Amino acid sequence: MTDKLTLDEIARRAGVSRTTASRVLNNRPNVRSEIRERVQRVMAETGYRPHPVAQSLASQQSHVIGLVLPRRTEILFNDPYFPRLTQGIAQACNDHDYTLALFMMQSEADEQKFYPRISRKGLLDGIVIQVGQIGDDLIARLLASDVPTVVAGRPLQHPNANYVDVDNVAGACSAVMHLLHLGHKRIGMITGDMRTTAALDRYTGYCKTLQEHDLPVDETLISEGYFTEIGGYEAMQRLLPHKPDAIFSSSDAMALGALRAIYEAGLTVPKDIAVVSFDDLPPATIARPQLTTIHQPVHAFGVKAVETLLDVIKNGPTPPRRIIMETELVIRESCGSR
Amino acid sequence: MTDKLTLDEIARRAGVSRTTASRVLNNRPNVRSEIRERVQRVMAETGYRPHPVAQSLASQQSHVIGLVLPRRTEILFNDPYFPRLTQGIAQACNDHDYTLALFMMQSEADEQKFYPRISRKGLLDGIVIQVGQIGDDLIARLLASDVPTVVAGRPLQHPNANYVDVDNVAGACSAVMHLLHLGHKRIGMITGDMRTTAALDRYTGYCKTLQEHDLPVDETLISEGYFTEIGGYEAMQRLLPHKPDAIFSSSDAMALGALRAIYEAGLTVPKDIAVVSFDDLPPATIARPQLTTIHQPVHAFGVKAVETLLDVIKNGPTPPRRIIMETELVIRESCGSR
DNA sequence: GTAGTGATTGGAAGCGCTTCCAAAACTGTG
DNA sequence: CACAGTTTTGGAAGCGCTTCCAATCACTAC
Repeated sequence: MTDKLTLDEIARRAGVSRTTASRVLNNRPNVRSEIRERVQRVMAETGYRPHPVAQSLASQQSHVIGLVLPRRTEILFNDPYFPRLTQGIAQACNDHDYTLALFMMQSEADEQKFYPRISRKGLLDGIVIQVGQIGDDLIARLLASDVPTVVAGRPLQHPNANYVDVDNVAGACSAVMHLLHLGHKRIGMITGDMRTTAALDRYTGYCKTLQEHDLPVDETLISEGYFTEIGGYEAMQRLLPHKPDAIFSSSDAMALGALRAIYEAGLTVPKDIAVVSFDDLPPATIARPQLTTIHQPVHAFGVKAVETLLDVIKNGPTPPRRIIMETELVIRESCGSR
Repeated sequence: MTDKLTLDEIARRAGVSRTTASRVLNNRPNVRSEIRERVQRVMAETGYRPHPVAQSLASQQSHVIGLVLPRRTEILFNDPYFPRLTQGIAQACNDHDYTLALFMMQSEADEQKFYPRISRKGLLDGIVIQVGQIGDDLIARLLASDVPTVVAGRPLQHPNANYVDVDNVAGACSAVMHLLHLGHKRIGMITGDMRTTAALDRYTGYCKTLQEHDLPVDETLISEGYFTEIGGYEAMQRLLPHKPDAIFSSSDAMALGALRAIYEAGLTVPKDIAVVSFDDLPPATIARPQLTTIHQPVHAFGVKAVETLLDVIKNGPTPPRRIIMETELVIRESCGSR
């Protein structure tokens, strides 16, 4: 109350040196328990709270990590995926006593402006960066900086970066397999934004599975939906004339759009066209019929990204961490398999 | 490269004092332009980037503001509202050279843990806190702390806090007015979570408008939907037996659920039941029919919250800022008015 | 009783920057 | 050309904490 409440002041009131007060504050050993208690009491009584910035400067670690969403990714914040991911990351930060700083780049200017702040040890102890479009400049520069970085998603052009990803290829495979098992032959695909690795990998899984079953990859049955509802809607409209009997959609949101297009064409799901999508986010259960979809553990994914980052911070960047998380087919109604 | 790149080092290489180097770094006057250029050149050549934490400590301002989402609000992160709000806030932070720290509380423990870090000047220059449920403890404690704070939404129990809100009452009024003009008499309402002021205010606007038109407020035509799609669906199911001819839904997401329930009951919108909702977020245009809804400027709202906060930081907390933003009726298909 | 051990304590030097203040250098005036 | 007034400059004191290191202390073993 009276004086500015610094650690010095606490030390003075407890009749010890600042060093000892610091030890008590940080729960370090080598303090007589009697003294420790006395200092703790003073801290409690005065409502002392250490100055985080001073701690950061002196200890050379900020206990802050940054989540960087590059330009254009931010558009996708409409998709439930990113909010959910952010939640997972925030949760993990809380659990590990880290503060989360959010860098949502909305223009090239933003990237230029923030690069100096974040690419330097000081503000941030580490960075989780979402992969953006292939060839993204920001990610390359961040990886080259001396700040520990983990990429959320597979960075195509930086194979030895630390990254966490879901097994998109395997997920797509099991989606297509499911459709094949149900007897579908003309399986179309609505892809995500093909400038992202997630979209590419799912596409790869789709092609691979068809080929392994001696089915042709028919370009007229593939259309890009850019990961948005409206994109999925338009993609489906393009696909309909080619009479697919099943669709693999690279995201739930796009599947929602596809359903709309299908109904507007007077067809029904799953009777006329079966649909499997990817994500298993809220849209999957809101849709009628409910979507059979590839579940990806978005929340856990965010947690894992943070934990991997903390591991890198603590134990250094070598060897590169590559975490691949499993997906799982969730069967609901949109395939008519039950 | 060679030595640790501090301001001292820059000063040494440029042959000036650290004070002068600091002045150049911060674009302050009283430096001969010749010297200024020399220092700038050295900074550019060496790729010098100041240590943000050291700057914070010395200048007593961090250029970081916190966005606090209290417990339970975080659940609503599924609704497109919060991601969009976050985007607006992030944008404004970027534009004003502030870093955004995100505190998404997911448990009481989180709140306890972070309170000391954020309620103290140091880490954060200011806080934008989303109103949570009425009676929320955290918001009260934050308002009592010495950190400049702006509330997003009207904090019922803290009328003289700084806050930014949309005019929920007026918005609800114009929604109901629209339905009245179209000749509807049995106008039902799906409310949001009634422990929030947004839900209460919209409910108030609904009641007020009915009363002003000498219509009864019929409890059987009102049901709580908790701001979720599924909540809206269930609320609508409860309402259907009482034969409303129109529905005012307190959010787009709930309207989506309501539409589902209406269709499942074999009725159509707008023929059998007209629907007006609130938000004008992506679900409004995805829905079939597209939703007539009260547009609220979510993005601008986030921007305004930040700008108000910066104003408070700069000019002090008095007088209390109370910003109310306007809403607007957007007519689409779900009322059949065209 | 004394040397040796390990646990405790505090002095002091930072961490990398801002900013107050006094000194130095320059400007223009009579 | 001296003097008051204005810029420009740098020395030094912080900002509030951590941490190295040397000093002190309490014991044990001989």
